[in-house]
Amino acid sequence: MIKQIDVSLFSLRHTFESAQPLSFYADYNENGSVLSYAERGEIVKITHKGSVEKGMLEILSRDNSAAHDAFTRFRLKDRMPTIYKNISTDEHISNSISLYNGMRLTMNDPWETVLTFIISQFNNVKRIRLITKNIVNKFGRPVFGSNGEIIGREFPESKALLKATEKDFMALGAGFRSKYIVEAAEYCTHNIDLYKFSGSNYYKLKEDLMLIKGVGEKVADCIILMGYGNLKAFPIDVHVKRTVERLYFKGRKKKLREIQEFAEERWGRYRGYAQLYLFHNARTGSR
DNA sequence: ACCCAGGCGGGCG
DNA sequence: CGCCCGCATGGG
Repeated sequence: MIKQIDVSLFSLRHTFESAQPLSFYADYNENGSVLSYAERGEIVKITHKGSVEKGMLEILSRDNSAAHDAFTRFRLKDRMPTIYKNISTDEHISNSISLYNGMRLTMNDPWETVLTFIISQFNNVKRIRLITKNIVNKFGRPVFGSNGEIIGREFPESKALLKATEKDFMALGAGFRSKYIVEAAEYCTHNIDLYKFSGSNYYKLKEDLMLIKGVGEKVADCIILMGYGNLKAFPIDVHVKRTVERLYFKGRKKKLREIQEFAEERWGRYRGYAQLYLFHNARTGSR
């Protein structure tokens, strides 16, 4: 069935290309208007029609839960005019917004976010995608087409990785992160329930997440932002750190703590969105 | 060949 | 604590 949702200030392409977890296992077509991913035993196909300012999302799937999921996943409830207004404190941000107008944060599965961002450390986006794809292909539940052929695989739950060893993940290209993956799968299956955590208590959640081996401050912030949807998280990676130091501190080195405080004061409760636009602009804009 | 990539854990002072 | 170092791997 096809479900339609009106969207404004939404860009499927920029959202996909912003390299959030969603993008690690989804595929999209050349002009960026069609996206598909495996979910709930089927392939969901999303088509974006119309303009960024005023358009429509068509969700093709077997039942209408996919439309509901897409609404959550693409954060369609977000009031972008308000958010843009709040984070447009200077021309650097507003330039990035006009370049990538309609780019949304995405709301992803917590475990998927834990795993992909463990893989992300000291790594580049291309290889993160490759490693993640290898893991999905090896451990993800297959989705079958009408002729019984495999047409995609879902992101594997932590339990599905328990049979694998560090060596297995090395073979999939995960490198030194392999031992973290093994331990995280174990820990998230047996010791904690990521789906019971509340995204609203930032400090408590961060503390809990950082007990996972391989999850430090930055990765925890990514999980809180893109896995739990708390816009107060402001992940500071090399790009964001350099950008903030260059733009707002005359190139002087600042401690992470200082940058956190700066972000909170400058962009307030929407600082997660500010981070997205800073990061994406720094990563793709000037290179 | 050399440098870097959405950092982190462990060890040391 | 705060700082520093090594770390798998592949692409530019």
